[in-house]
Amino acid sequence: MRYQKTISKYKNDYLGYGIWIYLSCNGRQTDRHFCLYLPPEKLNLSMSEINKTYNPTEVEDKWYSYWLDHKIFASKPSKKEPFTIVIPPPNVTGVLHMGHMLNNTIQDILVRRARMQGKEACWVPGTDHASIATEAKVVQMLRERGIKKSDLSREDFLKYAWEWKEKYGGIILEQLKKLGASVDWDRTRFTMEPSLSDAVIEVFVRMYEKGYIYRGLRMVNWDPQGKTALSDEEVIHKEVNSKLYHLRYVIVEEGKEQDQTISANNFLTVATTRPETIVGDTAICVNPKDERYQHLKGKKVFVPIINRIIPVIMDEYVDMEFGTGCLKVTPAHDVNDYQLGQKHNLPVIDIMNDDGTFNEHSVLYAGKDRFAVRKEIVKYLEELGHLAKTEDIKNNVGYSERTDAVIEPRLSKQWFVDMKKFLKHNPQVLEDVMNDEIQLVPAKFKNTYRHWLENVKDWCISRQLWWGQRIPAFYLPSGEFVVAKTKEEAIGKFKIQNLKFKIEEITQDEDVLDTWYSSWLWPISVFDGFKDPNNKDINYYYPTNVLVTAPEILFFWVARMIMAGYEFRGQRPFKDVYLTGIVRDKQGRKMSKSLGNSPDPIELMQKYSADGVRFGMLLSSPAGNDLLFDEKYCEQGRNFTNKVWNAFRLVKGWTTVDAPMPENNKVALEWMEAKLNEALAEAEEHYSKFRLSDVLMTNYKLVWDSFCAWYLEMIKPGFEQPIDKGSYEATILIFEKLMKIIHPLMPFISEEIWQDLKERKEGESICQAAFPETGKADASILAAADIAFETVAQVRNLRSSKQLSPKNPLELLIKAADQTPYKKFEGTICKLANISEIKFTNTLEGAISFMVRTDEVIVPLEGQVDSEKERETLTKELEYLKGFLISVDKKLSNEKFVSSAPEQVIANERKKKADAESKIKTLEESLAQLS
RNA sequence: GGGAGCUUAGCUCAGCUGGUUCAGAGCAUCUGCCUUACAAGCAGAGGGUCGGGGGUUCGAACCCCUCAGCUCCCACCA
Repeated sequence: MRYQKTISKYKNDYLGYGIWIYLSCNGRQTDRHFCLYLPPEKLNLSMSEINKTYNPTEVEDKWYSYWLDHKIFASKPSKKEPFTIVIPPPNVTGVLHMGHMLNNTIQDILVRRARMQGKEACWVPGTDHASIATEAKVVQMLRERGIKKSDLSREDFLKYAWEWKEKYGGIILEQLKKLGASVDWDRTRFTMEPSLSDAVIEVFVRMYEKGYIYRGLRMVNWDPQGKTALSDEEVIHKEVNSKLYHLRYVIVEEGKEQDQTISANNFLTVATTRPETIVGDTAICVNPKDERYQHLKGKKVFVPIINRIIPVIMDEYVDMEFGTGCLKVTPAHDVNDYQLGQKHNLPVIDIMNDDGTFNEHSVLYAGKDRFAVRKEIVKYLEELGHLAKTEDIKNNVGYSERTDAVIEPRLSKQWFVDMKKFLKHNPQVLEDVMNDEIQLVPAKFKNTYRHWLENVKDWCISRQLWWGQRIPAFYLPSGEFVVAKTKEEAIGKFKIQNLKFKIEEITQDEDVLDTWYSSWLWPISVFDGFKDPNNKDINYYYPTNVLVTAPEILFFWVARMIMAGYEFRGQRPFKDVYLTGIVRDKQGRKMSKSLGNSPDPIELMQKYSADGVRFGMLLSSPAGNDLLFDEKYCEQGRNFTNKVWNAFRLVKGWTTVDAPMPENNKVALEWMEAKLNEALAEAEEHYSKFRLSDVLMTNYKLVWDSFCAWYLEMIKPGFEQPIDKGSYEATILIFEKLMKIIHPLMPFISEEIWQDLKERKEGESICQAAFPETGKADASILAAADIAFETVAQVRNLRSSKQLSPKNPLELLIKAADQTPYKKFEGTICKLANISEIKFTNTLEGAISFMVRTDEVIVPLEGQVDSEKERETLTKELEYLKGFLISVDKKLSNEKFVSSAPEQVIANERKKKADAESKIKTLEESLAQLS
């Protein structure tokens, strides 16, 4: 057990000044143990007493309120270049899950970076009214209160729904604050707020007038639980184990229309997965080419149990290979059967109610649920001898995306968008994605997008719900209807048509519109582009820059926003679409409530800090792939914040002195600048390709390796020694730059440190500081440093393998073709490898040596050399090099290689050869020395 | 049934137009260290026939063929 006490300076608006004392055990912080409040004048802690570990909780709350107080995220049209993102509006019913975390972290990074790059960054937040999901929640709430939806009027229900929304809706927006989301809260929108609803209604009317919308009786996907129609996209097909029932239908013999007893040969067998629908059968269909069933032509059969007589029809649609080759036709309950029915003029018998129970058409089974009926009917059929056999098969069953109920194909009157017509008038919807006018990232989704558009079916937009925008269609008792924004307008339209009616007889359509019918307008409607199509905001912010969303809603939402963009603004809605991966657990399973494998993001942030979790999300998120999330990544993020924090402690703890900058520090600084520029350029490249995990890694290494491990070690003064002012100030500047670089990724700690690096004015924030410009990285100093660092590493390695204490200084003898790198970094090498002196030589003496590239470095160590062992290692390396040389020689003596390979490659091979030869020579000399 | 993609170190992944910034990164592992910024750390080290097989080429992780395994999207076969 290892206990540790740490102290942190503390200041906030409620408690004033004070210190916290923390206790930790084995490196893990236990509870905040004790706190003490002191007036400012008594608070005289030096920086060395700054908390040893970074304490994110208070820091994060403090800065988020600071940002809000100073309206840092607010945006107005300006002279700057706009950078706009509209948030994919989460459901009002939603709570933050890992998918949101990923999504919003990415958006925040892009927005924060743009803001620092001097753009007018605007990130618009909001929520979606989520018709089905919300209505389900409200119904459930009512049920808990003992109220049935069916007992309420539409108005009363909506009252409850709004009440629910005000009370519980939008929790998710509050949660986004914890993450640090830099959204402009003043612009928060809701898809069902009045002005957005108006836009929806207006768009509906406009589209109806253009002929893009029609009303019709169609086979739709019916959700018996939500009791509403759904669009094709809301149906999820899953492969399930089912049973294929072989049912016998008795053939009607002439003159024996009453006799339906089964005998040896008087029946045909139909294979079906849905035996319960036999009540709705209106024909049996076989393939006209089917040899087996030629005798059935013109015959009729009895439907088992109910004994209704139905015809046998012939149609090539039937697959002779499947089942028995006989198909039962139930036009009211199957899409294909419906089409067959139309073709052959079959009656349509609807046997089900809207909740999936059977209706009076099915006599015995009326009022019972479809799955219960299936069980019962199979049993009964078996008893009657109609069940020939049962097979196990796998088939696809459609489920409701929202309620997970099995979808029932159902014939009903609904409203549709004529997609073919719409797209014909908006060819850019496809074209501009294919030619990257709108860029999908990753590009593999272009194909998927094209395929969807080319095969798209009409979009069913009416829902049998109350929560949503009510369809603006008005009916007369006679069935005549008009589409109009208001009842008054409707009356006018009826009048124009010279229809006779009483005003009180006019009724409005009971249905509401699909939620996506409002979200597809989002990038336009959040800027009031419908209410006021020429307003400053829409003209300035639209088209937006990036859309960050999950690939799951590519069709639901992204494609339709593109459609709306071109139709209603004549312009794409966004430039880039970054489709994130799906967050999975480390076993690769999708995170879900039912599996319980999804961590609570809020708890995660409490444990690892928001910055840490953001780091973790990105780290496990390779560009364009799903991410296998593991808390360990957040831990790594937390460790990183701690590293940064401690670098800050070090630097802030230095005292300065007026003295010239040591040569060593000058070189360190020069190198650090180069390294920084190199990393900036690299990160910029990654940013441009939305490879944020690579951005993160580049910056992580820049801070941890380059800055902390090398630079700070290079310039660090001895214990309690002051540092020269020049070095100190330069280091503060670099630190500041680093904080800016990591700020989009880790906004809180970067702000906390940035604020303390220098005096800042009230209201100033790193959020608005200028992002560092990428300068030129001096390649020569980077190369020289690599050699120097390699030397340092080799010496350390030597110490480690020879068990030499790092505290005893060593001497180095270097035989190098080019001495500049060693000379330039002499101070660094001496300091970091604890070298007393570096001498350059041409002769080889001394026993222990190693190679840095082609240079030989000798460490004179009398009396400590095991020459036997030395010989062994040298011989081993020599052997390897000789083998290597042979292979290179072979290549170079291959005429075909020399004649066909590009010059550059051959030159490289030649260099390899020369290097190997020189190394071999050195090694051989060393070996000779040993003996 | 159609389409897209994946398989590289123990894990998660990079690897551009075939050629030394081509076998890499981070984490994990192992060995030393409680060295006055940081044990949530420091220093060092060891890990790979690039899924299998075949081909093209002077040269293949990369191109072609083939086999195997995995993932996703789309689709009305009862």
